[in-house]
Amino acid sequence: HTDLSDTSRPRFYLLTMYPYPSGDLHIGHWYICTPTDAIARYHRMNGDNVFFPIGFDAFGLPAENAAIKSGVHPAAWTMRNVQNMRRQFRSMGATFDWASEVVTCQPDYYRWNQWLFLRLLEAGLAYRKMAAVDWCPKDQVVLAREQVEGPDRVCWRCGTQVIKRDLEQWFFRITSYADELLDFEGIDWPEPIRAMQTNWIGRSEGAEVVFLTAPSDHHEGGEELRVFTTRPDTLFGATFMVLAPEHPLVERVTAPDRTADVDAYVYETRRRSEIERLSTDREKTGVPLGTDAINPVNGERIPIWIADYVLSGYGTGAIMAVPAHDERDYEFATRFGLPIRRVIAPAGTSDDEIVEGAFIAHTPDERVVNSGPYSGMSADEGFRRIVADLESRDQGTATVTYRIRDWLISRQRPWGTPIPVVYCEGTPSCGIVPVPDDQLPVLLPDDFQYRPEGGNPLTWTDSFYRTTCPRCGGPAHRETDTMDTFVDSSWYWWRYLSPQATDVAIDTDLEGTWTPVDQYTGGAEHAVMHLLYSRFFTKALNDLGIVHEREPFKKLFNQGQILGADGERMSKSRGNVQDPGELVSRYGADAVRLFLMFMGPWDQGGPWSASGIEGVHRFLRRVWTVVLDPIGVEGEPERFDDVWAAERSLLVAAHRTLRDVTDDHAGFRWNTMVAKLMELTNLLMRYRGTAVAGSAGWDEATRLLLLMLAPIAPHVSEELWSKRLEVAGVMWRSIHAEAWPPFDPALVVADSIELPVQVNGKLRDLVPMAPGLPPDEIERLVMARPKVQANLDGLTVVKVVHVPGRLVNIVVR
RNA sequence: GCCGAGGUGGCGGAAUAGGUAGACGCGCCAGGUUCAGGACCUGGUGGCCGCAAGGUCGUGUGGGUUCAAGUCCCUCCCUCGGUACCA
Repeated sequence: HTDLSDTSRPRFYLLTMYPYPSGDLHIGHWYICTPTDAIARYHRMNGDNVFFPIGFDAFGLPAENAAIKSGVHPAAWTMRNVQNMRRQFRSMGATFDWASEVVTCQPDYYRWNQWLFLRLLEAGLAYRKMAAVDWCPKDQVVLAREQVEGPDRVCWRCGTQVIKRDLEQWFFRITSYADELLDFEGIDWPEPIRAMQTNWIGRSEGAEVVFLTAPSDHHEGGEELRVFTTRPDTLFGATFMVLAPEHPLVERVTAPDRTADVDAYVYETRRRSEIERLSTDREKTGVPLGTDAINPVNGERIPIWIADYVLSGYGTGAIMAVPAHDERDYEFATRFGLPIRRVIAPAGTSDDEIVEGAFIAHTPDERVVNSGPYSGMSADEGFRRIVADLESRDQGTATVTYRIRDWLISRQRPWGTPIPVVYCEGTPSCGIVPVPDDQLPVLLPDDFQYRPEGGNPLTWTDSFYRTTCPRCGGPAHRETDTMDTFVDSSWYWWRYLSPQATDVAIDTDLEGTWTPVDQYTGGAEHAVMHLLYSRFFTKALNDLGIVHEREPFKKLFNQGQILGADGERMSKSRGNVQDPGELVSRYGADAVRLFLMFMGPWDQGGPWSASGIEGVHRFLRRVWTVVLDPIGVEGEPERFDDVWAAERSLLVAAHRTLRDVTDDHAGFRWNTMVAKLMELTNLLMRYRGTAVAGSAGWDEATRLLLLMLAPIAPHVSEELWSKRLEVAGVMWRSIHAEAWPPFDPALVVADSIELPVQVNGKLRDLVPMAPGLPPDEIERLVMARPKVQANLDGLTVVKVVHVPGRLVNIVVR
């Protein structure tokens, strides 16, 4: 158990993503946790006060599905799994700080979700609105945009295709932080995650341009039609406009003789909006409204169309179409015979060259053409001047648009944190009333019943649903939506610091000294969910004065994913889940740990195959042998002419290994670390049974070997360390209380080297010599070699390249 | 399409301030040990030619830079992850 108040040592907060209590640990949990445990152990050996907590992300749908199937309450199912997994976790030999555990489905945790929700609500960062939201028909739950995956737009949990529904829902205003979330200054995160978050936020710089509808027989004109464009420099190339079919202006400006067609198209769009509309390779469709718009830069009248390739949810839901310089507009114009006007010309082309396809490249030497006073400018200058002129005439503004949407947190499920508001039914009604802090937590009922037809049991569980208005005391009912479980995981690392605190969500003092988290480890699958939400929460809670920092995790490492033997993601339904239990009982926890580390780079993962585990198992047995039985009984001991030299070479090898292993810890390069320890063990094995085996050098090498193994193979190293102490007659002390040893710099420098010699870049000889000789001496030694001479025979030496300590290359002709 | 990661023996993978390609392990082959099997130990193991010494080719493709390229530059191909008509 970590003493969080200890200020005498450097603090190190090591966090690994807490698991969902699905029932059993699988090999993937080991792949995340055991190397992370090695990090913890290594830091402890280096004198750090390490805080390495664990907990359970305990709300969520699997518990409900189990409950519906078996009739067990989700809480009972979940807590039983938690118990089981706690037990299984212990078999890893991971040094988790169990005293700091949090289980998010317990009232003493979710109470603070509610408290934080109320703070966000007060700050205007939580709000309720009617919106077209993604609905999973199978799970009967609304999904955040981030939880809808792939081109088919399926539910991230169950893979069912989602549909759109208009519902009143609670949101967190993550978009307020869009710009700051793009800034990764001061945190050391992997490039792929930063790229994914950056793409997800999707910042586009451009301008909103105000078009006006043109007057005609059926329409007096003058309606404002705002469009967003990233290319205001192409404004003169706009030959038509396109509105999303859902655009509010459609009804008002459609010509009477076009109404039938337009209504039919809008209806068609609604009907198929779920599937076909998403397909990018579908042929473009659309209909004209029979009304024109006026281009603010040149007064030109251009027709207004509606088409489903324009999305209502992005920008203003309307675009100016510039077919010469936008592929989609080009495709549309070609299909419907609309004019295409070139307004950007790449260098070396004439202004009116026949356009084939859309020219969209953005190069410094392209220029604006066919654009009145702006013709001849560079595209960049045209951009700036056109926007400036629009702004001066109130016809547009420079604008930034984002792809990211506010975080939809409402879930229509009973197994989550109740959103702490009530709906007053008094007359007059107080409306939506937040539950006062002193009435928290709003407890989940422990007696809710599912119905076969589905639906949220909280809506018919009167003990929960019926309440009184905290403001007027009149009749009221509770909000029955619960929070997305990603709310729980957006602040849990702070709660670990004081999981039992009853007066605060986050202990400010401990938060100030222990966070941000020094090192976070976990999978990359949460790149635009958990990892983005957590950054948002940190910034929001910082603005609310609840925490001191603006970034939650200083360093992030994403380990790869262990796939099933079939190369697919492990899942119960595929039947490819690997249970480590059998391997652990057969080979021991340390062999499983080392095998997972030895497989390859930690950030790579890969398909599971246990076929190589014999290798690390044999390795550990050889370690056992060299430590406990250095002399052996079998065979004739090999004789050494020079025991002293052999002993020294062993010492040199041990200290070089120590240097390299220390280095590998910094980059979590477990695979090469294990390989180097195997090499050292193989060398010890070679000297086993010889006079070297009893020497002080042997003793030092085996001592270092065990210390180097301690973080990664904690059980075997402890066992052998104990026996070693016993043999030496020294009082027992755990290897895990030992300090990480320093390597001896004098021992790692080579006292002789084999210098590679190339002739014309091809390796021809290895020349033994002392290191650091002067070049002319090296050349003399090299040229004296028969092999070198043979390769120079009859040729002229043009030059000799010396790379000190690396090689010599003789260039001949 | 765009963004990101990657392509090295039969397999997992080593090696990037350019400098001995294939560390380490699996598998396989041979030998030792064993009644036998297993386990363990020793040696071998990129392709081709060769008894060997040695030679030669070789890091997805094709070019380039360099005394020297898996590593740097350009072209193309493929695999995986993310995204998806975002204006």
